[in-house]
Amino acid sequence: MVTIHDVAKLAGVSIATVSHVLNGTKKVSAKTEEKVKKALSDLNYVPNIAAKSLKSQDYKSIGVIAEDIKAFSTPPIIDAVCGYLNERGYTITLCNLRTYSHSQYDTQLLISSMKILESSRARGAIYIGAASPNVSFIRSMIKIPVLFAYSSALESDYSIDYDNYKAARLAAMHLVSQGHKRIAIITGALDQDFVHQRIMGFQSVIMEAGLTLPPEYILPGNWNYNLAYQQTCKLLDLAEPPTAIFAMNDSMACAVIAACHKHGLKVPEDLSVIGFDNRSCSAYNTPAITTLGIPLYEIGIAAAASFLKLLEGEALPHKQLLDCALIERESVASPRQYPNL
Amino acid sequence: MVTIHDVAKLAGVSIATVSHVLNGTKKVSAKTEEKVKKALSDLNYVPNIAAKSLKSQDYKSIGVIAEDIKAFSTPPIIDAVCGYLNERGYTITLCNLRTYSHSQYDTQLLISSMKILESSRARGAIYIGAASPNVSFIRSMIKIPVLFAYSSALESDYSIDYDNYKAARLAAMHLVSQGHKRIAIITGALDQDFVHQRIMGFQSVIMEAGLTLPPEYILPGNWNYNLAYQQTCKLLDLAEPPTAIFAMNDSMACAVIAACHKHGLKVPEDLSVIGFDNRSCSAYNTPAITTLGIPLYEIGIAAAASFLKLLEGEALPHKQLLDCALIERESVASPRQYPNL
DNA sequence: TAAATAAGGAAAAACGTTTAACTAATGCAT
DNA sequence: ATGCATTAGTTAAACGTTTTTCCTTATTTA
Repeated sequence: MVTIHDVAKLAGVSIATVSHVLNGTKKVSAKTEEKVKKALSDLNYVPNIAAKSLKSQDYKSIGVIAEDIKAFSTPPIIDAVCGYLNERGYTITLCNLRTYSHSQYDTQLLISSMKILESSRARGAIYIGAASPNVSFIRSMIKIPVLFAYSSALESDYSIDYDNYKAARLAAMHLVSQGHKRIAIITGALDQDFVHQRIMGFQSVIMEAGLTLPPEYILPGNWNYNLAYQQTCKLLDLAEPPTAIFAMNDSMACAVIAACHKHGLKVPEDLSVIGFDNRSCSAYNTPAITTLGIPLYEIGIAAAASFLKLLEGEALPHKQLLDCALIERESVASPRQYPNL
Repeated sequence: MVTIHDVAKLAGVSIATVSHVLNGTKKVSAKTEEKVKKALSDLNYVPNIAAKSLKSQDYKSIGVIAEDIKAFSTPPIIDAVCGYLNERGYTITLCNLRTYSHSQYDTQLLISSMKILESSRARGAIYIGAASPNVSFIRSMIKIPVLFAYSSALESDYSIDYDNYKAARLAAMHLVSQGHKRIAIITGALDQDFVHQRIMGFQSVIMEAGLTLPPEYILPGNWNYNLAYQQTCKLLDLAEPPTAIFAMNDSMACAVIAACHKHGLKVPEDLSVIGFDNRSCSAYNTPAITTLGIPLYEIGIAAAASFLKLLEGEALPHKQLLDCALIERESVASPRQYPNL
């Protein structure tokens, strides 16, 4: 590897001078600068970041801890974070936790990720994932400055999340504006805080519209297709079935539609369905599913930008909430005038 | 930050001794080791990887260049690579190219990624992405040892890919084994080599079965839903429409099914559809789509393992091909006895 | 013209490790 | 007792930078 010494020798100057033209830390004459630059490019010099960091004690590295890189939501956030930070001279070190179950955390993996990040002297870490049931545990394991993206952390931490309450209101408003009066929900896993926020947001609109959300219209789901399918069947067998269903993610929305299909009901003519997440399956389903889009890229950018500010010591709101957007497709329509029971 | 000096002072030994107990590079007495270990944990010492790398000239860092981290195929590969390499003490530095169009490469981004990787003295890079039209260009830009995952590189490079030819054969065999005789293909973008391999593989089975694949049954697609929808309509309007369609990815398979639906055809009763990729949309569609699963995780593991061998100087086959698996769901059935024209 | 100032460049120390070379102490055979 | 291995530990140099301090030469000013 060619070092600053090689460059200095070829240019006939001292290494200090080379460093100065490299970093612009001191004025050098045009003539010398010329010589040095030529040597630099002739030798194809690449600075050694290890030596640089070691000396300057400024480790321009930031850790990204992905709770599960395979989750639909993680890649767009990483994309944004990576782009933003790379552009600003930071190197990003990736750790993936591969946490499949939300209740059981792989402690060992989190610890070893921390070790990696600490020893590479990462300035801090951006944690990407829902994290809900484990936030305080995770927090206690991470010893460097951390910012949570895509989850709402504790009061004392920094987090960038989307507004679940408002998003659910958007879903509800869309449905009631179409004239629906009997609307059911299939929820996500109830051990996650934001699921309750979604329920509350939804309910607030229902109440404002003078309608009610009876308990038998709120069916617990676990984010997965199969349970959602079963719950939909229950709903459809009710004496007074709903005319619209809000599924808290798109896979479950697909299941709702499949179940309707099975029951001989057409979507959206006989029943309206609205999903959440704007995953690809919602776009490609027949009918295409109306859903809520989470601003993932924006969350990533906000996380990266905020994190840099945090490192600069700038004051920052502890919690930032971004808005979701309703994505209208084909699975919502007005209810039939005289609903077939 | 606590350094090896602090530890040495607290333990009352020299820094060399601390280093030796840290790395097991020399025998130290049980008593001394005890003292040092106590100091280590009392002070919560974390080695400075920059200093370590600088001195030992062994930079245990490997770059991962993701062509597009948002592609469905990238995250599982990163997951595998990251896990395998982290376990073995390597730090992974991530760069994302965010290449949306396959024809136009963002040169600047690739260059700056290389800079990052070079200056962090990454031992090499694993490139994740299809890369097809740009392989040789990319190759010329990357100056460190590189291994291509999820694409077939040039002869002189190392690559881990899946066997497109065999995968397409699997699809074709499944269809002919169900009794289909008129089978059409909607292809991916034709500027990508592997698309042609898929066509050839498919054709080989058709021929072996004594059937033919007329040109009007091979419709060019571009991986996207809309064009696939249009092409399906063309196919369905043919005097002698196919009884089965092979779409080269799952989004297009969804489009095929939507188009059938529009034409009043039921899948799989009236027409069978087989996809490719095993994306989530194939599982959640109604009917669930039979498709080919790419061994993404395995590609990642193979890539990481091979890369480490490469660095060790071990001999390696230049091209490794992994097998896809047929995932049977609901979109394929035997053709009607007397096909309705 | 001499002195003061400015400008450009060099020398050297430091960052936190690893590791080769060295030293001191112990045990063993002669 | 003497010398020689062996063992346990220390010293110090080196890795490739940045940065402070210092030196030399040129330029300005009185």
